[in-house]
Amino acid sequence: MNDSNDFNDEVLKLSNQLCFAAYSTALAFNSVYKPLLDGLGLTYPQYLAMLVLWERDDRAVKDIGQALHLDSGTLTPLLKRLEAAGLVVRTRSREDERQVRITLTPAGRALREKAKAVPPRILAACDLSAPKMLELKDQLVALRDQLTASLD
Amino acid sequence: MNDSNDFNDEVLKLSNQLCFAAYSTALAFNSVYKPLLDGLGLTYPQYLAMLVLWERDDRAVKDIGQALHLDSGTLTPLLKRLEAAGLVVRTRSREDERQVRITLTPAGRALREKAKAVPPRILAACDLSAPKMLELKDQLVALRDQLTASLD
DNA sequence: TGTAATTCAATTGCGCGCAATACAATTGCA
DNA sequence: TGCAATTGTATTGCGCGCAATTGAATTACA
Repeated sequence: MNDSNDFNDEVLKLSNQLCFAAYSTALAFNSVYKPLLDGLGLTYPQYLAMLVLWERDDRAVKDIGQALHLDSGTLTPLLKRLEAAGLVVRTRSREDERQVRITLTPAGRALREKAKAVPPRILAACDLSAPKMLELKDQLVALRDQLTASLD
Repeated sequence: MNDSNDFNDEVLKLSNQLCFAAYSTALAFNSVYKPLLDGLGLTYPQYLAMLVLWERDDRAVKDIGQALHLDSGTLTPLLKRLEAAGLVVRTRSREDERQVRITLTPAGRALREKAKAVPPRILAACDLSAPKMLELKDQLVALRDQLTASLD
């Protein structure tokens, strides 16, 4: 009886510990990215937005939001800052005036080259083999999607 | 040559993907915790602080910060909010007047019972076996510590 | 002992994240 | 066609996270 209660307690604690592990790992990643991204004049969420736009630009805010799991409350000011920095242009779509389409400026496109210095540094900081990284990434994505699905 | 370049590119992308996976999983966890913690009147970081204090209170701000990987810039206002909510008391230490010691109020201690409803819900939302959770947690903690160590 | 260095907490400023709300454009449907 | 429902973006407000700075208390050590 004591044994099974202890076991139960441990499992319950584990859920708190797993969440804290994800939380603190995300913060640690941010600490590693920060000095690298400072050189690009970007924050980490801004870097994520640029990664998405480098793949394909002329996207609606909503589209970027779906890629990054962020809403307009976060993205609108972020994209305005990228625009103020001269990296993107925000234009009301002619076909659907509700949409604002985001396109890269030449400076925004040019930043991609400078940004190539970032991933090797992150890779080194992780000190993980490629298979281990892939496995961990896949497990996290599966957990994230399961958590999101659990919200109904 | 193309093969090895492609492979290299994939590995470099992987570091971005692993970080994004950690980032988005942490946000997803927060979304799951939020409705549960609303019932306690706590945010997730406040819940973390209470977890630490329920284990042992009469702690310095610095001590809590080390447990949560947070600094005084984050904790001072957070702890003031917990104090305003009547859950903790902040007192300048008599032995070392630089320190502010945090103790639980009866209401803060009492909240622990209500908080017991949280972990089972998180456990259910994760939909993972205990061994899988433990493995993932350990991998994340190892990665987090490696990332922190890489900052020199 | 006296002074410099260190430690601890608080404060300021900025950029997220997100809920709630607002508003205009578009869509759906009676 | 007309009107309600939906969609896309923006805005406001709040609580982090963290860098940078301040100021007071303590420690180290010359």
